[in-house]
Amino acid sequence: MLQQSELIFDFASDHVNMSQLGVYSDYPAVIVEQLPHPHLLSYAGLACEQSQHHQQLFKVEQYESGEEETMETLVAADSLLNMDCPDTLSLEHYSQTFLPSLGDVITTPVTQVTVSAEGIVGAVDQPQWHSLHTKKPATQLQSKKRGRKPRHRRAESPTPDIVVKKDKYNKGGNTLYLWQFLMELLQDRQVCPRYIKWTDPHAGIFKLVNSKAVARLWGKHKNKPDMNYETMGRALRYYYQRGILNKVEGQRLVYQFTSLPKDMIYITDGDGIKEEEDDEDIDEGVSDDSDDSTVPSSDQSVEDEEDSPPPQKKTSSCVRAPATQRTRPAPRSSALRDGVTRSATNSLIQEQHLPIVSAEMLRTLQNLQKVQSLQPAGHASVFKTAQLLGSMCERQAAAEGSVDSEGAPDVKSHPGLKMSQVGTPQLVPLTSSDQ
DNA sequence: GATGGCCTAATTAGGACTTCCGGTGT
DNA sequence: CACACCGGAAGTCCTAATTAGGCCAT
Repeated sequence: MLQQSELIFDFASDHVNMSQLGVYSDYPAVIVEQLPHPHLLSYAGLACEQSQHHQQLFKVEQYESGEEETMETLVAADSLLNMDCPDTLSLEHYSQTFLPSLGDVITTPVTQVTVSAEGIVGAVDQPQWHSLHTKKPATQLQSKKRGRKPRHRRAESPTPDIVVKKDKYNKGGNTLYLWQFLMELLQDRQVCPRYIKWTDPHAGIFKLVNSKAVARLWGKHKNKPDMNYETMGRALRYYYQRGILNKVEGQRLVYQFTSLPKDMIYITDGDGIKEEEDDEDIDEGVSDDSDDSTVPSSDQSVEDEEDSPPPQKKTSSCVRAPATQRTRPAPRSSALRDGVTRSATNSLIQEQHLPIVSAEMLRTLQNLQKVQSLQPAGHASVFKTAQLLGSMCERQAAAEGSVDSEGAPDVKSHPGLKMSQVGTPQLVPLTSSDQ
C-alpha cells in the first residue's frame, strides 16, 4: 500500500523534455519530489504489481523489508536526515537519471500536488500566502522609478495548523522548520519514543528524551555540526513568542505544541522500549551515505496495522487520536491542519483532501506507462507515484465515454477528481461538500 | 524607432534560525 | 557543579519579491 509518505508532483515547466520520452511536449512533465519525510524510504523496493492497481485504485504494494526488525534506530534516525538531502531524489537527479535531455520548455505553470496515504492531499501552493495586497500602497504609486516598491510582507513560518510543504520555489531548498522536524520525529518510530516522545499526545505535550541526540539530528539536518540543545532550545524558545510552542512548567525538556495537525500520528510508549537518557553518539557508525533503500519506513507499520503484521515496532503503538478527543490549547482553527502529517488510515483517498486535477495533468498521466517502463533504480518513489497516477489514468480512461469537447477526460465520474480550468492547472482543496 | 512582452541576473528585505552571552533556577 | 531554562542582541543563511536591463516581435 502506498504509505503515508507525501510526494510532490511538479508540473515542471522548464526541466524536462518529455518528447524524448515519447510523450507530448505540450504537456507538463510530472516530476515527483521527495519531501523531507522518512517514509518514502520504503519505496526503494518498488514492486511493479500493476495488476493490483487495476483492482484497487491508488493501491501500491508495500515494500517489505526483512531488515526492519533489526534496523538500528540510529541508522533510521540518520536516514531521516539523509532523505532530506536534495541528492536523494532531487529533480536534478531524477532528470539526469531518467530524462535524457533538459531544456525544452513546457509552458505550463509550475504546480504541485501532494499525495499522501490519504490520496492527493491538495495543492502545495499555499493559498494563505498569496498576496493580500490588492491595493497598491501610496508609496508605490509615488515612486515608480526611484525607490523600491514596498515589499509584500513575506509569509511567515506557517504554524502547525497550516499545511506546509515545500513550495514551488523551494524545491531545492531544505527548509524544514524546527517544529516540523520535531513533528516528524514524533511520528517516526525510529526516533519516537527513543529520543523524543509524547507525554500527553492529546495536549500536544512532548518530551525530548535525549535532548542532545535530537539537537544533533536537527543540526545534521541543518548542516550545523555544532548544533546543541542550547542552540536548538533557543530556537524553541522563539516559538513561545510566535505561539507555536509552550513550555510545560516544572518539567524539563518538555514542550507543548499549541496546535497539531488533525491527523497527527501518535506513537506512544510501548511496554519494552527503553528510553535513552544517555547521550550516545547518534552519528557513530552511521554513514551519511547509508543506503536509504535499506532503511525501513517507519510508516510502513502504520499501514501494516491492518494489512499485515507489523514488521517492527516491537512494543510501541501508534495511536491516531481522534480529533474530537483532543484537548489542545490550540488557539487556531483546525480547518487548515490537514496536510502536515499522514494518516494512519488505510484509505488512500479521503474526500476532504481530493484535489482538482487539470486536463494537462491527466494527459500527462496518460503517458506514465512510458515512465513506468524505466528502471526505478534507487528512486522508487517516483515510480510508485507513477504507478499510483497510472492507476488514476486507467480509471480516467474507463470514464472516457464522457470526454469533453477539448479532449480533456471527464473526471466527474471520479469521486476523487475534479477538473479545473483546462490549461491552467489549479489545485484546489476540495471538501467533501464539493462532491 | 517606439512599444510591449518575456526572460534573466542582480539587488533587497525579511523570516528563521544560529551564536553568544549573562543570568536564574533546580 | 552540571544542566535546564530564559531572553536579549547580533549575526548568518536562505528565499521571495522586486528591479533593471537585454532581447525579440510587432
